[in-house]
Amino acid sequence: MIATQDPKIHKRVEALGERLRERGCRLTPQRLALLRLLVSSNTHPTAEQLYQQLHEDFPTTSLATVYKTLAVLKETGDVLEVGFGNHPSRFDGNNLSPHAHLICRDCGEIIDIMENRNLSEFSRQVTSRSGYRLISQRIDIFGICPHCKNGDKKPSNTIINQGE
Amino acid sequence: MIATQDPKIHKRVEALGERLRERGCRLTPQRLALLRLLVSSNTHPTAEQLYQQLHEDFPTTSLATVYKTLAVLKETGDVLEVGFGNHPSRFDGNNLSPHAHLICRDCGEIIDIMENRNLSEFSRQVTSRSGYRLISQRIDIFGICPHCKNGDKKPSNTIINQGE
DNA sequence: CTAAGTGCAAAGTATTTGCTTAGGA
DNA sequence: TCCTAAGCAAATACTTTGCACTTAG
Repeated sequence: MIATQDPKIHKRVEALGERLRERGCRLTPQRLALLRLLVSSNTHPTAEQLYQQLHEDFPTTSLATVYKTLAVLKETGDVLEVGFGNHPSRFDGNNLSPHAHLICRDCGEIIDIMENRNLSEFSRQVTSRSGYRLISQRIDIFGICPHCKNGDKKPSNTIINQGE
Repeated sequence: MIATQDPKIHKRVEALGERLRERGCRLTPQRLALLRLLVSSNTHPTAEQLYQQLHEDFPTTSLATVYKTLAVLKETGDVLEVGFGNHPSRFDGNNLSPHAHLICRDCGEIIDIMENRNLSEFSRQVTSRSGYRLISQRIDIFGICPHCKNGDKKPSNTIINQGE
């Protein structure tokens, strides 16, 4: 069970639900719970992690359902999938504005970094110079977080390499 | 069969071979051929594509061997793996200096964009501000290339989304 | 009522691993 | 000769799909 007293979270869940309904999608209890999870977590959880939590309230829920709903939300642009090669993808249901990721290679923490003007400018320059039409960009910065530097390990979502 | 007359390519192949030998690795004909392929291609091929080409000269070669050798070369830092979620990873054996990628969403073309000073500066700022130790960064810019804009489709390595 | 979603199991991809044989140094 | 690499097959990990049953609207 997740506490969803925060009015801000409640509001965003409502909005997401509305958007799904507009699309002709049904708002099942499972989906609602998934929306709440996505919106109230700020750790970029994996599908598996979302599934584990959902499972507490819906013991019969399957991972497939989680993936299916995430697929819908990705299409509507309401969640962002952050894939790392073979490692399980991480999902962000909070931050829709363009941003970079700061990622700890050891514990897998992902922090959203609001985009800076230079980066957008860079993308625009690069694409126009090459005759491309710009769609999107992705910026990941890999490092070691303060905790892991000190050895206070709280291993959770280890990411080995940048490419894979 | 690949033409490897280019002295520049030849030199880089030699260098890579030398580095492998230094590491106590053996320079088998298969590996040599793979090195040549990697160095002489500028299209960021997939493991599968490398395998297909290798196969022309070594009909018994297996994909596993390609992956194994690529793994070694990744470790030595001589090739860069560029993973895109579930899509097959692409490998770059030419450009080792830090760079961004300009990627066509339709045909999968990947162009290396030499890094600009602002980007490195951005990463440095972000990490130090968060107490992280910087390891590396990855910058992918997604768009539609001029050919695909015009419908001159030569589909090869389609990449659907940025995240996955 | 009925199209969409659930949940199970099975299939799919991309990559890795184990193990036996071959061959480079 | 010795020990790493090749090559095959099987395993793995994440994600998607097919289908019969359920349910929100």
